[in-house]
Amino acid sequence: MSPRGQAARAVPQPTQPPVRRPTVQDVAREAGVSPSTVSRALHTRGYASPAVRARVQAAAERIGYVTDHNARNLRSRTSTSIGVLISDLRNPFYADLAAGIEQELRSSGYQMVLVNDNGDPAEELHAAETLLAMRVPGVIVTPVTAKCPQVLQDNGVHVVCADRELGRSKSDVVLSDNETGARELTEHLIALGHTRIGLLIDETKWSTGAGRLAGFRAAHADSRLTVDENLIAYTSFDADAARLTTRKLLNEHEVTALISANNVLAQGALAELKDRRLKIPRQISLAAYDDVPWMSLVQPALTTVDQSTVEMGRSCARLLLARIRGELTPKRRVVKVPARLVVRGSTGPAPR
Amino acid sequence: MSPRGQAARAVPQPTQPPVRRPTVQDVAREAGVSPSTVSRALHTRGYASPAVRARVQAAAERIGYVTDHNARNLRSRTSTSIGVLISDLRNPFYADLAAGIEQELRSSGYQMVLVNDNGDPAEELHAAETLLAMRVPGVIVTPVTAKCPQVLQDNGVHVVCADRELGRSKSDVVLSDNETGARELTEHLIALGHTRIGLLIDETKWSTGAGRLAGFRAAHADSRLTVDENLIAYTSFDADAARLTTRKLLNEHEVTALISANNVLAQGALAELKDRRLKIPRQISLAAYDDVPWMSLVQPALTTVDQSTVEMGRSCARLLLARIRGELTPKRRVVKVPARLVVRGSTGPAPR
DNA sequence: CGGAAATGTGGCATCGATACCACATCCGGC
DNA sequence: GCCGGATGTGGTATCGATGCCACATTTCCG
Repeated sequence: MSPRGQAARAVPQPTQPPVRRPTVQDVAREAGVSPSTVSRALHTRGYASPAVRARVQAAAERIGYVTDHNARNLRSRTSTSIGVLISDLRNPFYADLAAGIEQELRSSGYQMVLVNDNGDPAEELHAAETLLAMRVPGVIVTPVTAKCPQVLQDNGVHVVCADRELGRSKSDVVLSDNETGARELTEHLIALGHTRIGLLIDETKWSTGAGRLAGFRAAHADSRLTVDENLIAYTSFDADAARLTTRKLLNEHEVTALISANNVLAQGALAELKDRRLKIPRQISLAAYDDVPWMSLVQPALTTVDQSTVEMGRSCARLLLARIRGELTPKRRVVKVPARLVVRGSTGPAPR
Repeated sequence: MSPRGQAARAVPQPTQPPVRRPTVQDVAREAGVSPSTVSRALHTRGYASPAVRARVQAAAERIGYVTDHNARNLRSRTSTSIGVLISDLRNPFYADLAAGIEQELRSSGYQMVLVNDNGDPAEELHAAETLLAMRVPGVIVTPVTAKCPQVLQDNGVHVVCADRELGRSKSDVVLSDNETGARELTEHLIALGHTRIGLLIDETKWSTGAGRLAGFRAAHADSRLTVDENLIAYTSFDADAARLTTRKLLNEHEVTALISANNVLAQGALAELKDRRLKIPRQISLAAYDDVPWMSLVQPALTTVDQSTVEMGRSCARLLLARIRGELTPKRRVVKVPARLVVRGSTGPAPR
């Protein structure tokens, strides 16, 4: 057992049937050229006459040659595997993000090494070390700790932070336009006559929560409404906790609308409203940031802000690859993915 | 552009700051031993005195040494990366499966290379080739084509098929106990007095659909009911199609209960029932195979069969690792993961 | 107390592809 | 007709860790 419950570092096992695979040498012999030429003809950009190139490719095909990435990576000191570190694959947000990333990587010939860090700093750091060991040229991470991007960058690995930013980092980052999204959502409710709007939120230290809160405030300010701080209900990132927090909020304060800051909290909020047999939206309106599929299946369907999560994932991958290819100036990039208000049945005019 | 829309095969890019990382040599110098000893002390099972081992580990720690997996893999002719080929990460079933696999792999010190093949045979095959290039010791796949497991095995890669089986394969396989699960679900409805039960299903060629259909039939047989073949509605793997098929089924036949064979079809079925303003379960009961989160959020919550998808993923990984470690007899393993009936509000007594 | 066995460590070749340089060949120009 | 320069190909060292064997040292037993 390793210390602190860390994952064991696996030692490669001797495989039983060592199946001999053809090498560059074999292709060279088959095509009647040298190994160097084979390498150039198949992969390296550059010098190989079309004739030779075709002959080599045919030969490779014929004998079933498959490049050995390990050898290639070792010699060329890089790799086409990209690390992706996310918090929870079972949350549709992260699943969509990963799906977008994978799609873009795959279509560019890269592979995705996916690690679920469960939002645990130790796991995250451990994963970073593994990715260093793999000599990946880049990593996309929804960071838990600033140390993780830090360690990676210190070792020359390009990093793109996705969805959130911790303090001032030095890495590229792709974010949902949280402030605009939350502002539009809040404005939508205000336009419906709501003035006492509850906000269920789990954190405001990272750019994500902070942005959404800022948008919430900005919408109020625009309409010359003052935000009642008591209506901002802080909870933890957990549906059950969100439910209890919602209960407390409704018990103690009068609200005509409720916004939940993400899809997980929305589950808790909805559960509580249903439990109280509140008519949505007649008695109370409900809206959520981060549209996920179930939100359009419930009745009434939820008004949400769609983060275009898959597109966000694609952006992350595109940005990272551009960085790896050296196509970008050294300056750090901040990409904002627009968020889109989706009005459905769960929001309506304020009662009375 | 490459032919047939195939993904480009990326060529490693020259990274700009080549950051020199410490090697075994450096650790050896620091610890005052030979490189061989460092290797043994850090990784290889075996011979290194506790004193030396400690000294080497301290030295490695001090200078920030991280093993180069590429070098290690090349020399030892294997790797700790495992390929995972699934159809659609955005479907919670596959996401859960991947999450279970990743968890188990990570805790054993392996990495997951995840590829989304979109159920496309060409993508699947291309992915298999990439994994061969990476020299992965094993792959977990929800197969689209028998050729994919075939190619991998021919090249000495261990394969575990997850969730389904294509004809008679030679690989290990982990399945949900589809027949038992579907039978229990059907029995549940029959016990409630339903005799005209519709089944919405997309395929019966693979073990998955075939098993569920068999369970459906078995439950009828046990109760001496004959299955009305008209009530078995074949559709395609798509929510909208399922909705139309449901519409057609309800238009043409009298049913008092409806079972959908998976979570995607359930969306379509539910949408159609809601559209018709049918009271669930008073006028019609609805149940689904494959419990996913939204099914307990809708009202009434859906009665389902929970496949324990995460556990299924873990099983796949455990089985594959055992195979890789050579802990298993050559005989092919078939693991059935029990399915669990979850009764919720969407099923009730048959009307009249 | 001698020699055989056990124990632990170092040396060297090697995994497979590629970077880099040398050089053969062909070309045109003065 | 000779030489400088393209152009394309081959040769060789190398990436970094480990497998394997040799061998120094210690331990144990007759």
